Amino acid sequence: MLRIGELATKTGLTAHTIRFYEKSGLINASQRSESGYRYYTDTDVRQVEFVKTARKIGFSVDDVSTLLSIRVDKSNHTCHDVTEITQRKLNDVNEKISELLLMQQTLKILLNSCCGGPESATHCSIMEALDASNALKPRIIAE
Amino acid sequence: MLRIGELATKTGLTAHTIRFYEKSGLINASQRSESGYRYYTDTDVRQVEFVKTARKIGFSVDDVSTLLSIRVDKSNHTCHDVTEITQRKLNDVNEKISELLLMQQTLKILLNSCCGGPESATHCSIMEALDASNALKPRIIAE
DNA sequence: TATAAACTTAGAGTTAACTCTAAGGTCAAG
DNA sequence: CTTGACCTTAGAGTTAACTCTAAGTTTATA
Repeated sequence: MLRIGELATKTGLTAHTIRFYEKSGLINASQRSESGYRYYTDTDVRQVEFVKTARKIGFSVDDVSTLLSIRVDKSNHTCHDVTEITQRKLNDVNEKISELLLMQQTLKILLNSCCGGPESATHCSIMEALDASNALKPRIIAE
Repeated sequence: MLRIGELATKTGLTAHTIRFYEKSGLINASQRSESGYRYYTDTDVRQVEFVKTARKIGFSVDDVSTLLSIRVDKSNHTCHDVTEITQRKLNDVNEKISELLLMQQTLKILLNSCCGGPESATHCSIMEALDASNALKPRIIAE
Protein backbone atom coordinates (compact mmCIF):
# COMPACT_ATOMS: atom_id res chain seq x y z
CA MET A 1 0.00 0.00 0.00
CA LEU A 2 1.41 3.31 -1.11
CA ARG A 3 0.70 6.76 0.11
CA ILE A 4 0.07 9.46 -2.42
CA GLY A 5 3.63 10.76 -2.36
CA GLU A 6 5.02 7.31 -3.00
CA LEU A 7 2.56 6.76 -5.82
CA ALA A 8 3.59 10.11 -7.25
CA THR A 9 7.26 9.14 -7.19
CA LYS A 10 6.48 5.76 -8.67
CA THR A 11 4.43 7.10 -11.56
CA GLY A 12 6.27 10.31 -12.19
CA LEU A 13 3.16 12.37 -11.54
CA THR A 14 2.77 14.82 -8.69
CA ALA A 15 0.50 14.27 -5.72
CA HIS A 16 -1.41 17.32 -6.90
CA THR A 17 -2.01 15.75 -10.28
CA ILE A 18 -3.15 12.50 -8.73
CA ARG A 19 -5.66 14.36 -6.56
CA PHE A 20 -6.75 16.26 -9.63
CA TYR A 21 -7.35 12.98 -11.45
CA GLU A 22 -9.34 11.79 -8.49
CA LYS A 23 -11.47 14.92 -8.56
CA SER A 24 -11.93 14.33 -12.29
CA GLY A 25 -13.24 10.86 -11.56
CA LEU A 26 -10.35 8.96 -13.09
CA ILE A 27 -8.94 7.25 -10.05
CA ASN A 28 -9.62 6.51 -6.43
CA ALA A 29 -7.52 5.28 -3.58
CA SER A 30 -8.74 1.82 -2.59
CA GLN A 31 -8.39 2.75 1.04
CA ARG A 32 -8.19 5.65 3.36
CA SER A 33 -6.61 5.59 6.78
CA GLU A 34 -8.72 6.73 9.71
CA SER A 35 -7.11 10.10 9.46
CA GLY A 36 -7.96 10.35 5.79
CA TYR A 37 -4.65 9.46 4.15
CA ARG A 38 -5.05 7.84 0.75
CA TYR A 39 -3.62 4.35 0.34
CA TYR A 40 -3.10 2.81 -3.05
CA THR A 41 -2.96 -0.87 -4.00
CA ASP A 42 -1.15 -2.44 -6.95
CA THR A 43 -4.43 -2.33 -8.83
CA ASP A 44 -4.65 1.37 -8.20
CA VAL A 45 -1.11 1.81 -9.44
CA ARG A 46 -1.96 0.01 -12.66
CA GLN A 47 -4.96 2.25 -13.16
CA VAL A 48 -2.90 5.38 -12.62
CA GLU A 49 -0.38 4.05 -15.11
CA PHE A 50 -3.18 3.39 -17.59
CA VAL A 51 -4.23 7.01 -17.17
CA LYS A 52 -0.69 8.24 -17.60
CA THR A 53 -0.17 6.18 -20.72
CA ALA A 54 -3.43 7.29 -22.28
CA ARG A 55 -2.73 10.93 -21.45
CA LYS A 56 0.73 10.68 -22.97
CA ILE A 57 -0.71 9.32 -26.18
CA GLY A 58 -2.84 12.42 -26.33
CA PHE A 59 -6.23 11.32 -25.04
CA SER A 60 -8.02 14.04 -23.12
CA VAL A 61 -8.95 13.53 -19.50
CA ASP A 62 -12.47 13.09 -20.75
CA ASP A 63 -11.43 10.41 -23.22
CA VAL A 64 -9.50 8.65 -20.50
CA SER A 65 -12.59 8.70 -18.36
CA THR A 66 -14.50 6.92 -21.10
CA LEU A 67 -11.69 4.47 -21.70
CA LEU A 68 -11.63 3.66 -18.01
CA SER A 69 -15.33 3.01 -17.93
CA ILE A 70 -14.78 0.54 -20.75
CA ARG A 71 -11.81 -0.93 -18.94
CA VAL A 72 -13.77 -1.80 -15.82
CA ASP A 73 -16.56 -3.40 -17.83
CA LYS A 74 -14.95 -4.77 -20.93
CA SER A 75 -17.52 -7.44 -21.58
CA ASN A 76 -20.23 -4.87 -22.01
CA HIS A 77 -18.24 -2.89 -24.53
CA THR A 78 -16.97 -3.64 -27.98
CA CYS A 79 -13.75 -3.14 -29.85
CA HIS A 80 -15.73 -0.69 -31.94
CA ASP A 81 -16.32 1.46 -28.85
CA VAL A 82 -12.60 1.64 -28.30
CA THR A 83 -11.57 2.24 -31.90
CA GLU A 84 -14.15 4.98 -32.21
CA ILE A 85 -12.49 7.02 -29.47
CA THR A 86 -9.09 6.25 -30.90
CA GLN A 87 -10.12 7.17 -34.41
CA ARG A 88 -11.65 10.43 -33.26
CA LYS A 89 -8.42 11.27 -31.48
CA LEU A 90 -6.42 10.37 -34.58
CA ASN A 91 -8.61 12.65 -36.65
CA ASP A 92 -8.00 15.49 -34.20
CA VAL A 93 -4.30 14.89 -34.32
CA ASN A 94 -4.28 14.73 -38.11
CA GLU A 95 -6.11 18.00 -38.29
CA LYS A 96 -3.73 19.71 -35.93
CA ILE A 97 -0.78 18.35 -37.88
CA SER A 98 -2.24 19.78 -41.08
CA GLU A 99 -2.61 23.21 -39.53
CA LEU A 100 0.90 23.10 -38.17
CA LEU A 101 2.35 21.94 -41.48
CA LEU A 102 0.73 24.91 -43.13
CA MET A 103 2.25 27.23 -40.57
CA GLN A 104 5.57 25.47 -40.97
CA GLN A 105 5.50 25.91 -44.71
CA THR A 106 4.64 29.58 -44.45
CA LEU A 107 7.30 30.23 -41.85
CA LYS A 108 9.90 28.47 -43.97
CA ILE A 109 8.97 30.54 -47.00
CA LEU A 110 9.25 33.69 -44.92
CA LEU A 111 12.62 32.68 -43.56
CA ASN A 112 13.92 31.80 -47.00
CA SER A 113 12.81 35.14 -48.35
CA CYS A 114 14.78 37.17 -45.80
CA CYS A 115 18.51 37.64 -45.49
CA GLY A 116 18.29 37.65 -41.71
CA GLY A 117 21.31 39.89 -41.51
CA PRO A 118 22.13 43.12 -39.72
CA GLU A 119 20.54 45.14 -42.51
CA SER A 120 17.80 47.58 -41.67
CA ALA A 121 14.33 46.06 -41.74
CA THR A 122 13.17 48.82 -44.06
CA HIS A 123 12.94 46.41 -46.95
CA CYS A 124 12.62 43.19 -44.98
CA SER A 125 10.73 40.74 -47.12
CA ILE A 126 9.10 39.08 -44.14
CA MET A 127 7.58 42.38 -43.08
CA GLU A 128 6.53 43.00 -46.64
CA ALA A 129 4.92 39.59 -46.88
CA LEU A 130 2.98 40.13 -43.68
CA ASP A 131 1.86 43.49 -45.04
CA ALA A 132 0.87 42.10 -48.38
CA SER A 133 -1.64 39.91 -46.58
CA ASN A 134 -1.23 37.23 -49.19
CA ALA A 135 1.37 35.50 -47.10
CA LEU A 136 -1.16 32.77 -46.57
CA LYS A 137 -1.95 32.06 -50.17
CA PRO A 138 -1.30 28.44 -50.95
CA ARG A 139 1.75 28.04 -53.10
CA ILE A 140 3.69 25.34 -54.82
CA ILE A 141 7.19 25.17 -53.50
CA ALA A 142 10.08 23.95 -55.56
CA GLU A 143 12.20 21.95 -53.16
CA MET B 1 -13.53 56.08 -41.95
CA LEU B 2 -15.03 52.86 -40.71
CA ARG B 3 -16.78 52.15 -37.49
CA ILE B 4 -15.78 49.07 -35.58
CA GLY B 5 -18.59 46.93 -36.98
CA GLU B 6 -17.65 47.80 -40.52
CA LEU B 7 -14.01 47.07 -39.82
CA ALA B 8 -15.05 43.76 -38.31
CA THR B 9 -17.02 42.84 -41.41
CA LYS B 10 -14.19 43.94 -43.65
CA THR B 11 -11.52 41.95 -41.84
CA GLY B 12 -13.55 38.94 -40.82
CA LEU B 13 -12.85 39.57 -37.17
CA THR B 14 -15.47 40.44 -34.59
CA ALA B 15 -15.79 43.83 -32.96
CA HIS B 16 -15.03 42.05 -29.70
CA THR B 17 -11.78 40.72 -31.06
CA ILE B 18 -10.77 44.12 -32.40
CA ARG B 19 -11.38 45.67 -28.98
CA PHE B 20 -9.43 42.83 -27.45
CA TYR B 21 -6.53 43.56 -29.78
CA GLU B 22 -6.73 47.19 -28.78
CA LYS B 23 -6.60 46.27 -25.12
CA SER B 24 -3.62 44.07 -25.93
CA GLY B 25 -1.88 47.05 -27.45
CA LEU B 26 -1.91 45.81 -31.03
CA ILE B 27 -4.12 48.41 -32.64
CA ASN B 28 -5.80 51.72 -32.06
CA ALA B 29 -8.52 53.63 -33.83
CA SER B 30 -7.04 56.77 -35.38
CA GLN B 31 -10.02 58.74 -34.25
CA ARG B 32 -12.87 58.73 -31.82
CA SER B 33 -16.11 60.60 -32.26
CA GLU B 34 -17.16 62.93 -29.48
CA SER B 35 -19.38 60.23 -28.15
CA GLY B 36 -16.52 57.77 -28.09
CA TYR B 37 -17.15 55.73 -31.25
CA ARG B 38 -13.99 54.35 -32.80
CA TYR B 39 -13.23 55.40 -36.36
CA TYR B 40 -10.67 53.58 -38.45
CA THR B 41 -8.64 54.85 -41.39
CA ASP B 42 -7.20 52.84 -44.26
CA THR B 43 -3.92 52.78 -42.40
CA ASP B 44 -5.71 51.27 -39.42
CA VAL B 45 -7.28 48.68 -41.67
CA ARG B 46 -3.90 47.68 -42.99
CA GLN B 47 -2.58 47.30 -39.49
CA VAL B 48 -5.49 45.12 -38.47
CA GLU B 49 -4.90 43.02 -41.54
CA PHE B 50 -1.24 42.72 -40.64
CA VAL B 51 -2.30 41.44 -37.24
CA LYS B 52 -4.74 39.01 -38.76
CA THR B 53 -2.17 37.66 -41.18
CA ALA B 54 0.46 37.25 -38.51
CA ARG B 55 -1.98 35.54 -36.17
CA LYS B 56 -3.06 33.15 -38.89
CA ILE B 57 0.52 32.17 -39.55
CA GLY B 58 0.72 31.21 -35.92
CA PHE B 59 2.44 34.14 -34.26
CA SER B 60 1.19 34.77 -30.74
CA VAL B 61 -0.40 38.06 -29.83
CA ASP B 62 2.83 38.82 -28.04
CA ASP B 63 4.88 38.07 -31.14
CA VAL B 64 2.57 40.25 -33.19
CA SER B 65 3.09 43.05 -30.72
CA THR B 66 6.83 42.81 -31.26
CA LEU B 67 6.44 42.58 -35.02
CA LEU B 68 4.28 45.70 -34.97
CA SER B 69 6.84 47.62 -32.99
CA ILE B 70 9.36 46.71 -35.67
CA ARG B 71 6.87 47.64 -38.37
CA VAL B 72 6.41 51.18 -37.13
CA ASP B 73 10.13 51.73 -36.82
CA LYS B 74 11.73 49.57 -39.46
CA SER B 75 14.85 51.62 -39.86
CA ASN B 76 15.81 51.00 -36.27
CA HIS B 77 15.44 47.26 -36.59
CA THR B 78 17.22 44.64 -38.63
CA CYS B 79 16.22 41.68 -40.73
CA HIS B 80 17.85 39.63 -38.03
CA ASP B 81 15.33 40.92 -35.50
CA VAL B 82 12.54 39.71 -37.72
CA THR B 83 14.01 36.33 -38.62
CA GLU B 84 14.74 35.66 -34.98
CA ILE B 85 11.07 35.84 -34.09
CA THR B 86 10.17 33.85 -37.15
CA GLN B 87 12.79 31.20 -36.46
CA ARG B 88 11.67 30.86 -32.85
CA LYS B 89 8.11 30.37 -34.03
CA LEU B 90 9.24 27.81 -36.58
CA ASN B 91 11.08 25.93 -33.86
CA ASP B 92 7.93 25.89 -31.73
CA VAL B 93 5.91 24.62 -34.65
CA ASN B 94 8.46 21.95 -35.46
CA GLU B 95 8.42 20.75 -31.90
CA LYS B 96 4.66 20.55 -31.79
CA ILE B 97 4.63 18.69 -35.08
CA SER B 98 7.08 16.16 -33.68
CA GLU B 99 4.90 15.56 -30.65
CA LEU B 100 1.83 15.18 -32.77
CA LEU B 101 3.54 12.83 -35.20
CA LEU B 102 4.47 10.65 -32.27
CA MET B 103 0.86 10.62 -31.11
CA GLN B 104 -0.26 9.95 -34.65
CA GLN B 105 2.07 7.01 -34.98
CA THR B 106 0.96 5.53 -31.70
CA LEU B 107 -2.71 5.98 -32.50
CA LYS B 108 -2.23 4.35 -35.89
CA ILE B 109 -0.50 1.38 -34.32
CA LEU B 110 -3.32 1.05 -31.84
CA LEU B 111 -5.95 1.22 -34.56
CA ASN B 112 -4.14 -1.32 -36.69
CA SER B 113 -3.91 -3.70 -33.77
CA CYS B 114 -7.64 -3.78 -33.15
CA CYS B 115 -10.41 -5.30 -35.19
CA GLY B 116 -12.77 -2.46 -34.35
CA GLY B 117 -15.72 -4.76 -34.68
CA PRO B 118 -18.74 -5.58 -32.54
CA GLU B 119 -16.72 -8.09 -30.53
CA SER B 120 -16.52 -7.72 -26.77
CA ALA B 121 -13.66 -5.53 -25.63
CA THR B 122 -12.53 -8.28 -23.29
CA HIS B 123 -9.50 -8.95 -25.42
CA CYS B 124 -9.27 -5.60 -27.18
CA SER B 125 -5.68 -5.05 -28.12
CA ILE B 126 -5.94 -1.29 -27.68
CA MET B 127 -7.01 -1.74 -24.09
CA GLU B 128 -4.25 -4.27 -23.60
CA ALA B 129 -1.69 -1.89 -25.07
CA LEU B 130 -2.80 0.92 -22.78
CA ASP B 131 -2.55 -1.48 -19.87
CA ALA B 132 0.83 -2.75 -20.86
CA SER B 133 2.15 0.77 -20.44
CA ASN B 134 4.69 0.18 -23.15
CA ALA B 135 2.36 1.62 -25.74
CA LEU B 136 4.73 4.53 -25.94
CA LYS B 137 7.88 2.60 -26.65
CA PRO B 138 9.41 3.79 -29.87
CA ARG B 139 9.02 1.23 -32.62
CA ILE B 140 9.98 0.72 -36.18
CA ILE B 141 6.97 0.36 -38.39
CA ALA B 142 6.92 -1.62 -41.57
CA GLU B 143 4.78 0.38 -43.93
C1' DT C 1 8.38 15.25 23.22
C1' DA C 2 9.62 18.06 19.54
C1' DT C 3 10.17 18.72 14.92
C1' DA C 4 10.03 18.01 10.09
C1' DA C 5 8.10 15.71 6.35
C1' DA C 6 4.06 14.29 4.48
C1' DC C 7 -0.64 14.46 4.35
C1' DT C 8 -5.64 16.71 4.25
C1' DT C 9 -9.26 20.06 2.12
C1' DA C 10 -11.36 23.81 -0.44
C1' DG C 11 -10.62 26.81 -3.50
C1' DA C 12 -7.90 30.16 -6.19
C1' DG C 13 -4.45 30.91 -9.90
C1' DT C 14 -2.25 29.92 -14.50
C1' DT C 15 -2.19 30.32 -19.72
C1' DA C 16 -3.85 32.11 -24.29
C1' DA C 17 -6.89 34.20 -26.91
C1' DC C 18 -10.71 35.22 -27.08
C1' DT C 19 -15.94 35.52 -26.05
C1' DC C 20 -19.66 37.20 -23.79
C1' DT C 21 -22.63 40.01 -20.56
C1' DA C 22 -24.70 43.91 -18.42
C1' DA C 23 -26.04 48.31 -18.39
C1' DG C 24 -26.25 52.02 -20.75
C1' DG C 25 -25.34 55.77 -24.71
C1' DT C 26 -25.77 57.12 -29.95
C1' DC C 27 -27.63 57.50 -34.38
C1' DA C 28 -30.43 57.01 -38.61
C1' DA C 29 -34.91 56.07 -40.38
C1' DG C 30 -39.85 56.36 -40.40
C1' DC D 1 -40.30 60.76 -31.00
C1' DT D 2 -39.69 56.05 -31.08
C1' DT D 3 -37.54 51.99 -32.52
C1' DG D 4 -33.77 49.18 -33.56
C1' DA D 5 -29.19 48.64 -34.91
C1' DC D 6 -24.89 49.83 -33.39
C1' DC D 7 -21.80 51.59 -30.17
C1' DT D 8 -19.47 52.21 -25.25
C1' DT D 9 -17.12 50.26 -20.82
C1' DA D 10 -15.69 47.18 -17.19
C1' DG D 11 -15.31 43.00 -16.06
C1' DA D 12 -16.61 38.10 -15.90
C1' DG D 13 -16.64 33.57 -18.32
C1' DT D 14 -14.56 29.89 -21.36
C1' DT D 15 -11.33 25.83 -22.05
C1' DA D 16 -7.98 22.23 -20.53
C1' DA D 17 -5.18 20.41 -17.49
C1' DC D 18 -3.06 21.24 -14.25
C1' DT D 19 -0.58 23.93 -10.35
C1' DC D 20 -0.42 26.15 -6.27
C1' DT D 21 -1.81 28.12 -1.66
C1' DA D 22 -3.42 28.33 2.94
C1' DA D 23 -4.43 26.50 7.01
C1' DG D 24 -4.54 22.76 9.49
C1' DT D 25 -3.63 17.38 10.74
C1' DT D 26 -0.79 13.12 10.98
C1' DT D 27 3.13 10.41 11.21
C1' DA D 28 7.89 9.11 11.56
C1' DT D 29 12.14 10.06 13.60
C1' DA D 30 15.60 11.80 16.92
